[in-house]
Amino acid sequence: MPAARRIGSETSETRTRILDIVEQIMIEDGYAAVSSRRIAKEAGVTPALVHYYFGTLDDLFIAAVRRRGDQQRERQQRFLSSRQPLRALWSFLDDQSGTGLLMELMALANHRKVIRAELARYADEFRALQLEALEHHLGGLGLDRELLPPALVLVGMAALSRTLVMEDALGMTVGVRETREAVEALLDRFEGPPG
Amino acid sequence: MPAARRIGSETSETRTRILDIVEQIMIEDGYAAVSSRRIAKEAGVTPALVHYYFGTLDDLFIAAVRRRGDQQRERQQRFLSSRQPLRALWSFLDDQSGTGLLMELMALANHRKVIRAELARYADEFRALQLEALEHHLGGLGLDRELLPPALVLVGMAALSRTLVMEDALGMTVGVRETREAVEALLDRFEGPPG
DNA sequence: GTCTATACTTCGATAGAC
DNA sequence: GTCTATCGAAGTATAGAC
Repeated sequence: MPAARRIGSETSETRTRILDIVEQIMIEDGYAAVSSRRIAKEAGVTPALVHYYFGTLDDLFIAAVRRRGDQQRERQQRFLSSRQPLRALWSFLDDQSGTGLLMELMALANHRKVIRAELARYADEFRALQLEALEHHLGGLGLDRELLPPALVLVGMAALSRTLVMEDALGMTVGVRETREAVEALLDRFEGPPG
Repeated sequence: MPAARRIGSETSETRTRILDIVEQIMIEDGYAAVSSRRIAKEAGVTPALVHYYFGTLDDLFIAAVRRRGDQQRERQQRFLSSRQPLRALWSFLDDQSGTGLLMELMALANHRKVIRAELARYADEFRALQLEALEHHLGGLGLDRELLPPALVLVGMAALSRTLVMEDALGMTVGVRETREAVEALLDRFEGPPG
C-alpha cells in the first residue's frame, strides 16, 4: 500500500482546505469538474500549489478517498454498537451528500485503476465490519436465514438507500415514497419504533 | 418536450454511429470523456460533424438518452409479459454494460439540469409500467402486502442489481456472491426454477 | 513552504469552403 | 453533407525563483 505522494506537511491547513473543496466540487459538479485550476480558484491559492501538495490528480483523489474512508470507519464503529443498529445503519446511509460523494468516487474508480483498488479496500473492510457486528443481532430477529442471509440484508440496505437518494435527487416520483415508507415499516417491525 | 436540435437526417448512418460511439465511450471512460474530438477520432469523422448533427454536447447527451430510453421501453414491454417476469426483470437488470451506461447517465443527470429532466421522465415511465404489469403477479406470490409492497420489490431489485454489478466491477468480494445467491434463491422460491 | 512563469494538450463551438 | 481552419478557454504538470 504505497502512500500517495505528499510533500506539504500532513497538518497543513491548506492541505485540509484543498481536500474539503475537492469533496465539495465532486458533490456539486462531479469528479470530472475537479481540476487544479478550479480547486485553486475556490481555495484562493494557485494551481501549482495543488500539485505541490498532492502531486498528480490521481494522488489527490487517493488522498480524498483515504481521508473520507478513515472518517467513515470511525462513524461506523460508533453506531454499529447502538441498540438499534439497523436503524442507525439506515440513517447513516440515507444521506444526500454522503451518497452523492460515494457515487462520484465509485464512478471515478470505475475508470481509474489505482482509485478502484483503494476504494474497494475500504468498501470490503466496512462490509466485513458490518457483517461481524450485526451477525448476532440479525440472528435474533427471526429472519429465515436461508432466504434472508445477513449479506443480503446489508447489501440490500446499502443498495436501497443509494437508489432512493439518487432517485430523489433526480426528481423521480413513482414508487420512491412508498419504498421509503416500506423500509421504515420494516425497521419498525424488526427493531421497534425509533428511540 | 422540445426536441433536441437536429440538422442531419434522422436516418443518417453517421448519426447512428456517433451515438453508438458515445455509449461506448461512456461505458469505457465515463461521460466526462465524451468530447467532439474523441467521438470524431473513433468514428472516423471530423469534430465539426458531431456539432453539425447534434448541436451542443447537451443536445448530444439528450439524443443518447432518448435513443437508449426508447430501446429499453421496447425490451421491457416484451419481458414484462413473460411467465416469470421477476426472473426476466432480474436478468434484464443484471447486466454489466447496461448498468454502467445507466450509472454514467445518472451521474451526468445529477449535474446537468436538462438531462436530469429527460432521464427522470423515462425512469418514472418505466417504473410505472413495471408496477402496472406486475401488480397482479406480485399479489399472487403470497407476500405480505403491508411489509413488502410492489414498489419495494421493484425498487429493491433495481437497487440490488445496480449495486451488485458495481461492486463486482469494483473488485469487491465481501458479501457479493452470497447476496447474488440469495437473490437466486428468492427467485426460485417465488417463481420456481428457471425455464 | 509557497508562488510565478511556462510548456504543452485538449476542449467546445463556429465560419465558411467545397 | 462534410470538411478545413480557427478562436479563446481550460486542462495537467514542471522548473525554478523567492
